[in-house]
Amino acid sequence: MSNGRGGGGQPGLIWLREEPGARRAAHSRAEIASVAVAIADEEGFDAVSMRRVAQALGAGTMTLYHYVRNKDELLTLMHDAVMGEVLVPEGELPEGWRAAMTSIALRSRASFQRHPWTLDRVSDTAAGPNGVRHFEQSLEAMESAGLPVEERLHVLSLVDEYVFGFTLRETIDFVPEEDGADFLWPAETLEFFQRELDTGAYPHINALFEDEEIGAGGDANEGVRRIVAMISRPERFEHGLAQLLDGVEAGMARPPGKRNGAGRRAPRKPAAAAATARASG
Amino acid sequence: MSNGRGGGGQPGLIWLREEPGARRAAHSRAEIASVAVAIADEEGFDAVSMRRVAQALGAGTMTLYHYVRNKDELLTLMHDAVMGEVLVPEGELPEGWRAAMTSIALRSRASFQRHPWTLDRVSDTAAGPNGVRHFEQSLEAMESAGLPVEERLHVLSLVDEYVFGFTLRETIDFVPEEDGADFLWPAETLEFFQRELDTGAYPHINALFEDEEIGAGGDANEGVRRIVAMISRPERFEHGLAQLLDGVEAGMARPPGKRNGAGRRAPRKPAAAAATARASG
DNA sequence: CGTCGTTGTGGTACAGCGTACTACAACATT
DNA sequence: AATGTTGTAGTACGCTGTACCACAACGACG
Repeated sequence: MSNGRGGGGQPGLIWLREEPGARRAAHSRAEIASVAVAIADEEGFDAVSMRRVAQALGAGTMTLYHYVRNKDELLTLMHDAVMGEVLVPEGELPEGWRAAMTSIALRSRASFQRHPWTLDRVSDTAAGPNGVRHFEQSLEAMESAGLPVEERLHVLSLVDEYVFGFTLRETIDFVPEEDGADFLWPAETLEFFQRELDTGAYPHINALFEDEEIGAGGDANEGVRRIVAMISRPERFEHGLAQLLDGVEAGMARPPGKRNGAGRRAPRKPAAAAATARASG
Repeated sequence: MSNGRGGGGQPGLIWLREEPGARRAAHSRAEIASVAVAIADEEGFDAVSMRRVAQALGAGTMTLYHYVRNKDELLTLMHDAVMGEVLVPEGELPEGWRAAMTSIALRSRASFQRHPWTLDRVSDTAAGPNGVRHFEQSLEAMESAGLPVEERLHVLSLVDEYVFGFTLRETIDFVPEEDGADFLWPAETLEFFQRELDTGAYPHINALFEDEEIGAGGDANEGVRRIVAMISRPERFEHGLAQLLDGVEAGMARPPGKRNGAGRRAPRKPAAAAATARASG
């Protein structure tokens, strides 16, 4: 049962089905999403269960199933709620594609940091209305770049991907302590790292520790802290984004029209590796 | 019970505890990880349960708990197994930092595509031995760039983040059909998109459809397919990476030493947004 | 060789999960 | 007032991770 789409009943995709309660309703999808987001923010993503959300709403568990077909749809609702925060408010999008894209990127990052669980479980993340709005806004931002469609779509996706990747790695690997520039790595992780290094199998990492900026006078724990601190500097986000956009901009300046597939101007081409990636030909 | 690290018992981090079975053993962590990875590959990530893995090993469920403290540790094992595939084999790392980093990136992408579940559930992804090796290899790749430590670490992380973000978005949003250049989006998603567009609230997306490369003679479904096809072109990965590295390279050429925080040469600075991101600073 | 301690194995049991099924209450319409 | 529709939920089932416990297999030692 519960056929995907053919059966003649209502469609499976939540955005295509009207909200129940058009006539009488105690709750709404927006309210449910908001409550679920709050639970995820405060108690972690794993705390979001149908029972827990229902309880927070003051409703019976099964009542949720009249607003949502299953838990995946609740997650979709939650995700789209976050995408709503990603949108730059009307009229606040800067002029010039670079500034506009940067503004969108910074806002996205801030949203994902506010709701780190967004990146935790990331599959079943079908785009909803706010996702479409984000796409629209990115297109608007890219308008002044004067690029052909394909390149415009490429750059816009690139920024999304950069933001995603950066924020994801960041929320996983480095948890900045709240008080100042201190970083929280479990003592055991540090010990593991230290022990691994002591095997001597990592010459380049060990060389790092002899650098004047890292050395820390033989205190390896302190050295690790400094490395982690460098990698998790918040400015890295804007710096990397600027570099990415520099590269995009440089490519714009060179050939007039006609974009030309990948690796066009890679100075040394990694031929074998490229073949690997193009698996299906 | 099961205190994090202080209690005086064995340490909590799996990499610090010796494998059981130093004297007698029926299985090994490597075998368990491999079996679990196979299950995830073939039956999806959700199929990986303690019972299922034990069954595949021909062991009792609880036996697993002598190799692993809990399911999170099993996931850690699986993740590190994938990180093993990310490593470029000894001696195959190309010369020159650009080619070397590109090679690592392509290999990473291939690994993540082989095991898409890696990106599915991405929290509880503590770095293991192969993660450290990957770090070592990235440092090796960056050696010839002649950058100061911090910038070297920055670029190396940047590539990781790009690969992560790109591959993640790709495996989520666009599922390339196996036969040729066809793309699989649920019909309902297309319908939702269409209906959303019909509201007229998306002028820039609608303008896309009037482009000569997208238009498709009024067939909006076909238009969407063409847009999705453009965004999910596999060459985009190398193209974007090349652009990112172009930006990095351009920055290397300009000032001699002394990197200088973020947004150094952004032509138009998004001041308000930058303040948002630097929340605690 | 028998005994003991250690270590690997795994059955049982429990709390919690998503959700199918079902009954029922509340209201709009006739 | 009767009927149909729609929103609300209780109960129950199969699944999950895993705490607890019993036990088997082996190395070392008397």
